[in-house]
Amino acid sequence: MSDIFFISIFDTNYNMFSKASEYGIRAAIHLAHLSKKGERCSLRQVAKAIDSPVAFTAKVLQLLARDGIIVSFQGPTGGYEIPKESLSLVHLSDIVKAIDGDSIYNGCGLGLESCNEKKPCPLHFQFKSIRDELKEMLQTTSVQELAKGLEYGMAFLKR
Amino acid sequence: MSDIFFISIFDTNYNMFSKASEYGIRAAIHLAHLSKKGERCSLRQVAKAIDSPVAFTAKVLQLLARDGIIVSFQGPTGGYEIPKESLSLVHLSDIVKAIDGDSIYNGCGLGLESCNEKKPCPLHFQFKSIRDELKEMLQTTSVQELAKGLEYGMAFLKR
DNA sequence: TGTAAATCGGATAATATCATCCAATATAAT
DNA sequence: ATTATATTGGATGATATTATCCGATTTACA
Repeated sequence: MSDIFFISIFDTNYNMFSKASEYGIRAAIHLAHLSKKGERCSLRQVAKAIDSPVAFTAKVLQLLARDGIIVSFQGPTGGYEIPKESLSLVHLSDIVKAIDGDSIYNGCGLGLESCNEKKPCPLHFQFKSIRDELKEMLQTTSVQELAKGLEYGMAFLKR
Repeated sequence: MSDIFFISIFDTNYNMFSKASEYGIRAAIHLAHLSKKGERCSLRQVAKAIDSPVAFTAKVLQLLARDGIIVSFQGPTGGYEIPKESLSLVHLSDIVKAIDGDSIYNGCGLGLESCNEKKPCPLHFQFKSIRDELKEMLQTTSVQELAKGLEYGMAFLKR
């Protein structure tokens, strides 16, 4: 019998990142894309560009602004930018950390609090390998680099 | 200023797996450990062994039983087992799939529905690399193998 | 100086996930 | 047959995450 007949109460969506982080990353890539051209972008424009809920995106952008990852301006002509000189310095790890904290660096795959190298859960080393690679990817991938994918229409940010 | 002064509304816990999957994996490892010795284990014993909420664990074990990953017995002397002959066949991917579905194989890292090889999001290929490794790890790691870690007290399942 | 356009920030609502409760069902043992 | 012990499954509650609303604040510009 096909799986679709089992409609489970647990049929969740698997997410590597939280929605907040997803929006944060997409927004930052869009801002990087525009900031390279010296353009500023308002909240509404960001939300439209990445197809995200406006008010929720505002919260996410606030967090990024507080952490100095992006810069916000109030008043008319206001909006968000990433300063050109910091464009190459903003990595995905900065964004995820600003939004979801750094539990990504600590957590046990099986949710065990006291799991560590000396007292590992059964999945510890297999999991560590994956997480280290994820961490490495986040720390070495800049939003500037990802924004390049937008330039020639090779990548997109909307559903 | 230190990060801890920013108490964000988004301060989430990063989880590679859902709680349901965490409990499912831990339970399956424990059952594998006992089943190897020919022992059956009741819901309460499982929950105690892996330090999980009893009723919630019941739901998770039901899902695993429905999918044929574990076998349940009702009545006195009832409980759960993994048949010895299937012990080496149960992989983490089976458990995660039974509980969280197979979105782990499809989802885009940035949450974009129409993201694929031909129309990739900016993070597509970096993300694919990580996910493929996670997938590979889940598909090749058996609960039997993980249960071995318990035998000499080298690993544990409680917090 | 007034006004309009923008972000900020607190409160609240909606949804998903995690967790519990309890009656129904199955079954081993007396 | 009866009883006690176990899983099953439906309903409900609690918490976390996602999303919205709206007044306050900032600021460019007429």
